[in-house]
Amino acid sequence: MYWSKYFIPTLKEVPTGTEAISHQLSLRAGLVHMLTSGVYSYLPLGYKVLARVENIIRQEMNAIGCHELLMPALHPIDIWEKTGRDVTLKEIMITFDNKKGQRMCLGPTHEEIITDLARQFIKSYRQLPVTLYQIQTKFRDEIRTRFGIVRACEFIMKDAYSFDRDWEGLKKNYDLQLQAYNRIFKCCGLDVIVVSADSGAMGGSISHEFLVAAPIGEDAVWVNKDDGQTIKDEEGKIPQGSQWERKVAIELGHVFQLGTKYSESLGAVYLDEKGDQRPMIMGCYGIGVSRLIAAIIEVNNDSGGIIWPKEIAPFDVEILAIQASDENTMSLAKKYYEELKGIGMDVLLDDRDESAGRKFNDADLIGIPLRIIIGKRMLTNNQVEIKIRRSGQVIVVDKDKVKEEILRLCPSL
RNA sequence: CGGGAAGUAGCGCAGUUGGCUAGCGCGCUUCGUUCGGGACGAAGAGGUCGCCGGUUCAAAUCCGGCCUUCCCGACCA
Repeated sequence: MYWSKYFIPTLKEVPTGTEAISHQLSLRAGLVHMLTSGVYSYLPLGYKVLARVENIIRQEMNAIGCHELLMPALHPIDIWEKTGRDVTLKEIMITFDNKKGQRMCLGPTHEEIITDLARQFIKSYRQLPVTLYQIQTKFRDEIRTRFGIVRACEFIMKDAYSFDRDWEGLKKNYDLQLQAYNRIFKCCGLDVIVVSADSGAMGGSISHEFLVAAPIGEDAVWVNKDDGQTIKDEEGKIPQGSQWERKVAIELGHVFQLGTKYSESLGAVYLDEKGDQRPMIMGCYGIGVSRLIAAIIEVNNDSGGIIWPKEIAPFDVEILAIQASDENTMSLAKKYYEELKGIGMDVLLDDRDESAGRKFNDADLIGIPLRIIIGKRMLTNNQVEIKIRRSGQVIVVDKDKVKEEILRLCPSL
């Protein structure tokens, strides 16, 4: 992609009324734009990041045998009445009447909808177990939004739902999800803290939260420095001993063993070998995908801007042509661009006719892991520079050795 | 939903004891000079001063109501 033909509206100054680093940087780097409180557009660069995060999640979900589907955001309220959650989730549910006078809501989550699907299509133990998931937009009328996309009214979530014939099956699926979650967050460059938690409005018995330590977090967890044991920080549960450290953290994922709460109230039953009718044993597994992006930025930045982990970065390499008007510079830049694209890399070429300082600062801000800098000064010695965004390390290379050097550096990022 | 702060050009801000045609920086347009860390000169475009009402000869400025946004608490991915 040529920067001059792309759409990256970077901001030089910190937008008014922003506190969190991730909020400031996501706006300044041209990733997102606020329409109203808690409602954001994903601009091309942010949308690319979103797609990459989604694909990591997809790969891991598919790898453990889950099947992707897409459920509607628009729900008739009567399905919610069957579980009573039209009342318990009333505060956050966006409801309205359609023109037929039917009471509707925008889905804040999807247990009811998926359970209704299972009820209609899963009739036999032979069809179990099965896990379905989607990456989809949720609507929650948050009274208090926070820090841009950290807590929004419209946000993107991955939600998976497992159906088993018994609790043993559920525990297996639950463990698979726990393992997949650990891989997903690791791939996103995050050190997550896993802690067992209350299941709240979701219902069920066992549940675990996945959190990442960050000062803007809305949760807190006690971590035992000796054995890694964790305890959710809630009133009355203060562990004794100096080995316990309290960490403020952002909740990124939450998994639940639901049991039969939804299958019973919605009649999702199957027939076992004996012909007996039994409720399906369910689990649900959520990741706040848009929040995950904010968390990644929150823990991967410096004074210059974002430092993307390579798996998440909107581009693999940025080529910074200092003098876009100089023919030697640009022909070399285009050569690298084609070469790197040829080996499957996603490349951004800053070919704008802007001052060097501005291009350097924009490059730091949007945080592409590797940068090739082509300028007249180095070119007189037939050299160009490669800069690693995270470490700031600059490597001077012969202009004919750029591809090799990029390939050498990639695995170490 | 309680407590606090703020709304003036796309962005960041000044102006507010009521008084000329509402200003500055950045960005944007045109021309020229520049070109290794947000360059320089010249000429331009861009505004319901959040909204409604009140006071006044006169309101961005004073008064009342409302709206919006942000931050802190209770709740969530």
